[in-house]
Amino acid sequence: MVEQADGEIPAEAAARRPHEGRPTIRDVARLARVSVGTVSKALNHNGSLRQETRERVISAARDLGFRPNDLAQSLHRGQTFTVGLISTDSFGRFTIPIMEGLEECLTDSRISVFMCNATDDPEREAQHVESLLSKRVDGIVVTARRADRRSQLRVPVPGVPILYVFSQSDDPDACCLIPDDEAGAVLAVDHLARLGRKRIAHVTGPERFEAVRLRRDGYRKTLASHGLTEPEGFYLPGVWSEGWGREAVAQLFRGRVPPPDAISCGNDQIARGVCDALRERGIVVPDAVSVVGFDNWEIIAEATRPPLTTVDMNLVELGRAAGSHLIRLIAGEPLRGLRRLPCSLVVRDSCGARLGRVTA
Amino acid sequence: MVEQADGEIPAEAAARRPHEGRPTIRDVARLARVSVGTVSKALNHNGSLRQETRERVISAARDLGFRPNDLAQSLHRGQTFTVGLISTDSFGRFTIPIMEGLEECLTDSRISVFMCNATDDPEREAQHVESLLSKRVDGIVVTARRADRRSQLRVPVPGVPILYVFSQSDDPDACCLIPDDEAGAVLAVDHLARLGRKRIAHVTGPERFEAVRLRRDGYRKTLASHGLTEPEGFYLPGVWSEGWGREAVAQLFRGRVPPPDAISCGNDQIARGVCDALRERGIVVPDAVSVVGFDNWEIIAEATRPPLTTVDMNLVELGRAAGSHLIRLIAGEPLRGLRRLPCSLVVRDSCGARLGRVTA
DNA sequence: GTGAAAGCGCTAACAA
DNA sequence: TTGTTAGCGCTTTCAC
Repeated sequence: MVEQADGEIPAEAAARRPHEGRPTIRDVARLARVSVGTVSKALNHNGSLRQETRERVISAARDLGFRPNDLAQSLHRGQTFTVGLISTDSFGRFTIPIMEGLEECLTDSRISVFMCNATDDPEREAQHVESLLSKRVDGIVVTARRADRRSQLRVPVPGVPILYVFSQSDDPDACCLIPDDEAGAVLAVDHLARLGRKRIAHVTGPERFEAVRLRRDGYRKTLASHGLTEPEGFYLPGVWSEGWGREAVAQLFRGRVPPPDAISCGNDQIARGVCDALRERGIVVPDAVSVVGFDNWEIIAEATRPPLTTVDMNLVELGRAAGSHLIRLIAGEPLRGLRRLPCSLVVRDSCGARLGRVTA
Repeated sequence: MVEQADGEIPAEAAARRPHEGRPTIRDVARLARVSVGTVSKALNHNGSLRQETRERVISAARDLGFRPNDLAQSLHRGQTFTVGLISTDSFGRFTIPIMEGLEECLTDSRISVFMCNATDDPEREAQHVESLLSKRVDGIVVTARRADRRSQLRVPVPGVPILYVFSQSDDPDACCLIPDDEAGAVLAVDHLARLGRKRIAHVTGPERFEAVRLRRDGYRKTLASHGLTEPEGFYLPGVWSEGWGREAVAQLFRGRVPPPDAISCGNDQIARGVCDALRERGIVVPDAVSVVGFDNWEIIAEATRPPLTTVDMNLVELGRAAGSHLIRLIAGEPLRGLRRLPCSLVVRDSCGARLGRVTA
């Protein structure tokens, strides 16, 4: 259903060079009747110049629509003000907000981002690294799937700053930024405990995820810190799905032991399944059972009945932090090691209290 | 919860120039005992050279870990093999798969992508365009929110190829790529009609979206082509939410007229709400009522009970098409006008038939 | 305060 | 077949 045909394709469709003939610093110099050195000074606000000369140059540059050629500048300076973003995972739901924060932060520092996707293809990753090195990027950010500690990015040029976000390298000296999963779980369970809940269950994802193990630790430590015990069978690792949430409710309410009065879930999908299953059993959320999710994935959290109180990993903020870390790395600061950034609790209606947003 | 402190920050954290001192073509020439011109020839496989010389150069380059400096190459050639991707909307659920396809296609052609996000901020957009022009990109891709025809991207340099994806410019000559919404709706409704459904309703989003109007047209035309009528009150524009889907079911089953035996929904969220509401009324999907969604947003479509049969806009493919269109534009082909790409129907369980994937 | 010129790393035209 | 050299557009000494 093409609404307009293309024009005829000329036999000799010459590759365009859209920037050919664009005004250079020489053109500006000529028009302003000064030397190129003077133009450079005037435009970069360094060196001393007569006010009149400076203005003449500036207006000449404006008249010509002059834009300095970053390629030439970078070639000279040895710095490009560009960085690469390599995503080992494809651009997923977690990477997006991170990219957004990262891009925002870097743009503020006039740094451009090359976007590279290497979905689990080491060859493509290597190809991207090569390309970035040829483009002389000032640094590289790596985002990956969370599950596993990825092997170090192979960068065959020493000294190029590398930052891992939402991902860890097996090199202990690498600079890595990830959310503080344990503290996030503490936030959630603590919220439930403060609400007076005593029998708190934890329904979560597969234990091969480090995040699952850390959140479980947070769950247990918080129970302990409130003097609560973990009833037998109340810690339920499984899979990341609504179906598992519903299944877990069936298990928890089988009736052999008193059921939970609160359920902390490993993610929002599980929490949604939990809420649906509870409602279908006639158990009122949050009156009879409080439910808290993890991720604050709005499409899920807000559509759940009732809307989910859930832990937000502040991924946009994580992205911004990544940006500023990278900038410091580029500036020569020797940042290294793993760093965990705080989560927040977003309070909606699934726990029975409105407290606003809580940050660790 | 920092797991490792940073090293001390040296008072003079010198900005790194990680590429300083990297081998240049001169170094290769020196090592291979030839001239730079010869090295260039050898490495770029043009001109004629003695086999032995060529090999000597190549191995010298490898020994030194030589990577040609793209900045210098581009400066010379007037082409950078980079393009900009400007997202007017932030990186959303629709833009992601598009970016993925685009990046994939361009990477295959050794083109790098600058990622720019200008969430509805014209000033930031202008700033990004300036930056891209300074970087001498070979072309620019614009993705935007769907709702409205966006105003033309202001690019103050003539001749830079611009392509709009999942977005339209108000310039009728601009090259735009978007999904064929009408044909997508036809696919959905036709599927229902072929299943023998006679009373087909359409529950959809706000009419200010062109997509809503186009899908409505597809719905109506398909009814007509099957000799079906549109019962009074069976076309229900509203909002893009599960809540609206549930509400619409309440309206459709108020009992004044015979209810629908099929519901075509404007997106998957609505469809999910519809399915939930039907189930809660004891109406079995798909036995009593068939439901079809739109978007194939897997997190919704697969979690719905039953999993949704839904229209897929093939956004990754759209992204790839964008890449190849941009390449042709850069090559000088005068592509212009709006072009709509086909949708597919992904068959799951919500209609009562398994046919596999259907493409328009 | 301003101009001249070297050089960033590479390509391509021309010479040898 | 190989070497020499003039740029690409800019910054930055160093003279004047």
